[in-house]
Amino acid sequence: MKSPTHCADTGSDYDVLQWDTREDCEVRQILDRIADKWSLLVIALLDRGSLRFTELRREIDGVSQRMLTVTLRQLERDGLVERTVHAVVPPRVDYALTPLGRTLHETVRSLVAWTESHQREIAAARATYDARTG
Amino acid sequence: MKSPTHCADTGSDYDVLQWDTREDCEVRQILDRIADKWSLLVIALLDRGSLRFTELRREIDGVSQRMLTVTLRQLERDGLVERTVHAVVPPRVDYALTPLGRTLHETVRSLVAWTESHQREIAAARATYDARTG
DNA sequence: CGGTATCCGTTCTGATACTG
DNA sequence: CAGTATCAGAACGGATACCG
Repeated sequence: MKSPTHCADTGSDYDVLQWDTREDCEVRQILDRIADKWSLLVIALLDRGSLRFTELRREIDGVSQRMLTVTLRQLERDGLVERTVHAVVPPRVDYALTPLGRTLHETVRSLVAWTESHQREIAAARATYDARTG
Repeated sequence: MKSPTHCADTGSDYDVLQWDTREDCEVRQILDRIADKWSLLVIALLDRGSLRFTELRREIDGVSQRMLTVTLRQLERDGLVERTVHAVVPPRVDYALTPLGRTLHETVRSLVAWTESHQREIAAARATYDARTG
């Protein structure tokens, strides 16, 4: 049996604590998707309401058309984002969080909030480290 | 002025809500580091206590020596992980979360918890998507 | 044991061009 | 507007060899 699972049955002590670090574990794969550079930002932005492709692109500085498309497709595939195509000219496509996606938002929000509130400490730590190591 | 900042002063409506999507933003850089594939797992494991290099490597299935070293160095640089070298033969190096690292753990934990509790829904969404798109 | 240094394939990503 | 297709360069990541 090689298919990805939650694999909470490896016998390791740590699995008791619900963590799973196994490579073929589905949780780890999903984690990688969500904790993605662009995914995080897209989820963050969409929580305030649906946005069009171009609006997302404008808000997320530095994202290429290609990567935004790829990211949105992945999030759509995972059931986190809903894509709505309006049959008008010019085309209009709206992206919004699904109910499942909204349940994720709070967690994502807290991760970003942590980063915002601790960025000074991290910057200081980096400066110290860099000075120490040359 | 091109140095990374929190950049909460761009004038965009979204900045009012504290989100920052600008490429040169320090928050985004830190976010990328933390939301890293291996970093997440290391932080998770270390919350239960300090571990040696080899112990971490054994716990995290699939991580190469190189990537574990790189990850640990980054976390150390960011002040999230503390590295303790014991002057013994054979060498012994312990890794532990710093107080700052521990403040992050709860957030990381909730992210993994979300993934664990919603993996079935995501798997189902993927199956639906894949079936629909062929 | 706990690394560092190097090589090298793969994957990611952005730029560009084109389309309904 | 909202993509798709293609391509080349950069970054990532693993395998291997070697060291204090």
